Amino acid sequence: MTTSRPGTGERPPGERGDLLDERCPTRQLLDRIGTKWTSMTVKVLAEETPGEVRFAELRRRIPGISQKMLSTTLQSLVRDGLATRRVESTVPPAVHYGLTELGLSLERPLAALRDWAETHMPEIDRNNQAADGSSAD
Amino acid sequence: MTTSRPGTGERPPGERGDLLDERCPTRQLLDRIGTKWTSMTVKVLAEETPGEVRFAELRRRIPGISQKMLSTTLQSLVRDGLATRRVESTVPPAVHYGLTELGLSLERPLAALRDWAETHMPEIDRNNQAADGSSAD
DNA sequence: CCGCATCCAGGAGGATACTG
DNA sequence: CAGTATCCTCCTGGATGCGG
Repeated sequence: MTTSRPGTGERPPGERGDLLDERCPTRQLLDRIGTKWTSMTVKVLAEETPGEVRFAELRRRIPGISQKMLSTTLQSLVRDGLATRRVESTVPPAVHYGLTELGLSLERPLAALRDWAETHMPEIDRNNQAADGSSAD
Repeated sequence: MTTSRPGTGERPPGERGDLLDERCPTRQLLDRIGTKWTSMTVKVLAEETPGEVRFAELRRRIPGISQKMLSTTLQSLVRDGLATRRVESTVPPAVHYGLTELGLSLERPLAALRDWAETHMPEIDRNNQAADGSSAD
């Protein structure tokens, strides 16, 4: 595979007769940021913007990510034009990643979502526990 | 299965040695709104708020969704406290769904994301096509 | 009308090992 | 150090059919 990205279905144009909004931009965006590591990667890159972060440094700052997923995620971001990739062709190669303007602009609504999450997820957790307890007990 | 929700992994506590922050609120939120139908369902419900929408009506307004997924998605929303469920115990039962305050509050950052998507997804699409064309040709 | 149960395919993503 | 390839597992979610 040469052009596959993690969360994207590569939908061929005109396969359906009606437009189902699977093409709707929001769905496409969620297919991207909904993948497990994308939003966190964007966040870490955003923290260093306008600076850059090396591959290994990213790995360190995203606990639990594998090289494969970090690599795949970064490829998606670069391909989407959300991140930049700069290779230093030294003997042990050093690759630096950064956010583009586009990527940085995505960080804003993403931060709003994060903010909502931090404010309200505890309540959602409590709601779930309440739902658990009321049928069981 | 009794308590499964679409996008949630229901991670048993202590199955891993050291949990990474899969527990971080943003991840949990994205696990929810990242599921295929959640955001659209919230959107449709939000459009009718403070009114309610019946099950069949929701199905009609979310093209392509199956009853199973609509049912599952709604259960998640209700369980999370984002939506309400009201049953009219008539002979053919009628079930009405609505958004809670919490659900409505989520709609705002979600709308911001939608706005970003509609503005910038075309650019992302172009970036992808450019990436396709440059290695081929 | 509403929803659940079952079956099933496809894809995300983790572990590991190997290249430049 | 940075990345690729392979294998494998689990989960999402689509199709269908039954039950209240």
